Amino acid sequence: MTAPPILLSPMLKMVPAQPIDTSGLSNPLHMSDSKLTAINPHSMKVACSNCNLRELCMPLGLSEQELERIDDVVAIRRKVKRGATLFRNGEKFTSLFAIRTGFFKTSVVTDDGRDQVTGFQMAGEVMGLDGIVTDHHSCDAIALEDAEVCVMPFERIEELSREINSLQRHVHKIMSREIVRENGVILLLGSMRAEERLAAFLLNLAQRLHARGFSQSDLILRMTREEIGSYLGLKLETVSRTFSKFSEDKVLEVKQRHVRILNTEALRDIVNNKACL
Amino acid sequence: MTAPPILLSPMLKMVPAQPIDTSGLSNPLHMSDSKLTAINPHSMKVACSNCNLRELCMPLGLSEQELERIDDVVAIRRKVKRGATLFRNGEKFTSLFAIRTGFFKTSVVTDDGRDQVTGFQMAGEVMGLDGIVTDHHSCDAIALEDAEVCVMPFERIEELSREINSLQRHVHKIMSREIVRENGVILLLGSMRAEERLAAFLLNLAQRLHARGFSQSDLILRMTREEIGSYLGLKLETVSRTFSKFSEDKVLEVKQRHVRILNTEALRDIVNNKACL
DNA sequence: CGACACCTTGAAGAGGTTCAAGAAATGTGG
DNA sequence: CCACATTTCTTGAACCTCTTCAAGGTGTCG
Repeated sequence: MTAPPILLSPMLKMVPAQPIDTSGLSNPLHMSDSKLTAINPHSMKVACSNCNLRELCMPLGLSEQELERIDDVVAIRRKVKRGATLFRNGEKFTSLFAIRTGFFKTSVVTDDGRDQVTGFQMAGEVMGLDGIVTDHHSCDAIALEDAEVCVMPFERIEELSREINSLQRHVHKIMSREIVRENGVILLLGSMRAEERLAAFLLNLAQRLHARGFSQSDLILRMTREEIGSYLGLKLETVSRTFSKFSEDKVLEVKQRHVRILNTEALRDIVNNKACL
Repeated sequence: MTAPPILLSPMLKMVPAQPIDTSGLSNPLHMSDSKLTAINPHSMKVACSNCNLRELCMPLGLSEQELERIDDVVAIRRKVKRGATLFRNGEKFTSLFAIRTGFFKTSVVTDDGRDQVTGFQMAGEVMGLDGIVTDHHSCDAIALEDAEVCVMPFERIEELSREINSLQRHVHKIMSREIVRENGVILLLGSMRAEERLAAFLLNLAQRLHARGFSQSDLILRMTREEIGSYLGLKLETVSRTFSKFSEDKVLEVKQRHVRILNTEALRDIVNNKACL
């Protein structure tokens, strides 16, 4: 009763009070980097200082000097085609990745080959934290649509975060946030039934998309029913059936991957087991 | 097939190659702090440098100077009685806690009051990482037996880790390890059946206890069937029945909370779905 | 020794899975 | 640009695992 909602977008708690300019979040071309290299006008200098996603993946309240130094963290950007892997279980860990555009899933695999989606990541979110402990990644990250990520060599991050306190704190918060997010997933998998899981999943997704300037109620799913099922610990048929049920109950409108939330309150009640009051 | 075992004790990967002296791990009185305060001979100076658990919660290869400085991280120790909470959901976050003796569970709560055990922690493991992101804890930590923890104010940790690179790296690894651990729990909850879950749980527990100098096969469970069930996403009756089944199959010997593993290979096969070959 | 918490076991029931078939979208090559 | 192959999604029916409800047994602690 008194518990703050752990499950639903711990992300949002990090968003500053003042509104973020998320216009153009879906369009990488809105980038307005001012410094162009003399050599090749088409290869823009990668710079966090001008990135409209900075509020999502970098700390706030940096001085001009600090901002300039942080620009050096992001050495390069990398494009990842839909279906391609950003990193894979067992690969050497060197960098964290901040998503600029696109949508990813991360998944782990059992010894006997079953795999389990552990999360879906979108613009401004950071991937690769799993690799720090052993210097090797322990999960796969696969793009669900054409994507671009900022490659942030972890050694550089550690170096800089020794000198810029707010960056150090930020790195710690990003890791802690991931721990709290996973706590929420564990709660979902350990104690919720199918309808509750799907409702929680949709609310979480809608909230995160909304924070990025998209509609609160209209969402395009980037993943298959099977991937949703894997994430939620359900079979794809169960996911499909539950979508159909929500549709019958006028809670959602579902057309393949296009989902419109008709009744957010109802979804919340389902998650909180108040659906039948 | 090619995947390294994520689930089973990522902890162990951090343990150095040379054997750890874990004698007396279960007995806090084996502590041999040399510096006693003049004022009160009974209040020993808290010092990591003399702690036999140092290998578990502090980085290796520190110089004498660095070791001395790290002694200051642990300001105080705190005793927690069985059943008492170390911290609680919503409480202000100030410190991380390293377990010296005893056994804890951490759990999260849904809005409607269901709760979910997210982990069991033992000597040398660090708790409280969930609190960093919002400055408030998002789970409860409850002692399952009388315990003692080292209180490590997080601001001090951040300060020192700016200056001691290996400490910085260590903090990052501890957080990353927790992320990887939770990935394993998600895998377990999302894709395993009851027998697989319990088998994985027991193997993990045995491995961690073994790393601390206890028997590989003989374990005393510190938690109830209900707590195991919560952690594994099962009802206590299912846990009990599964114990009975393992017992019938001569895989375990179970007497209440005393469990003896008779056939480790069989447990592994159950986890890997090879039980019926 | 009695109260209480914890554990075991049985039987009935529900929720989710499995298997199967068909429909709808998507992508590909001619 | 259309036809065909492929992937993805939906729906039904039988089945199975785990849950629920219930009762009795075991252990522990004041």
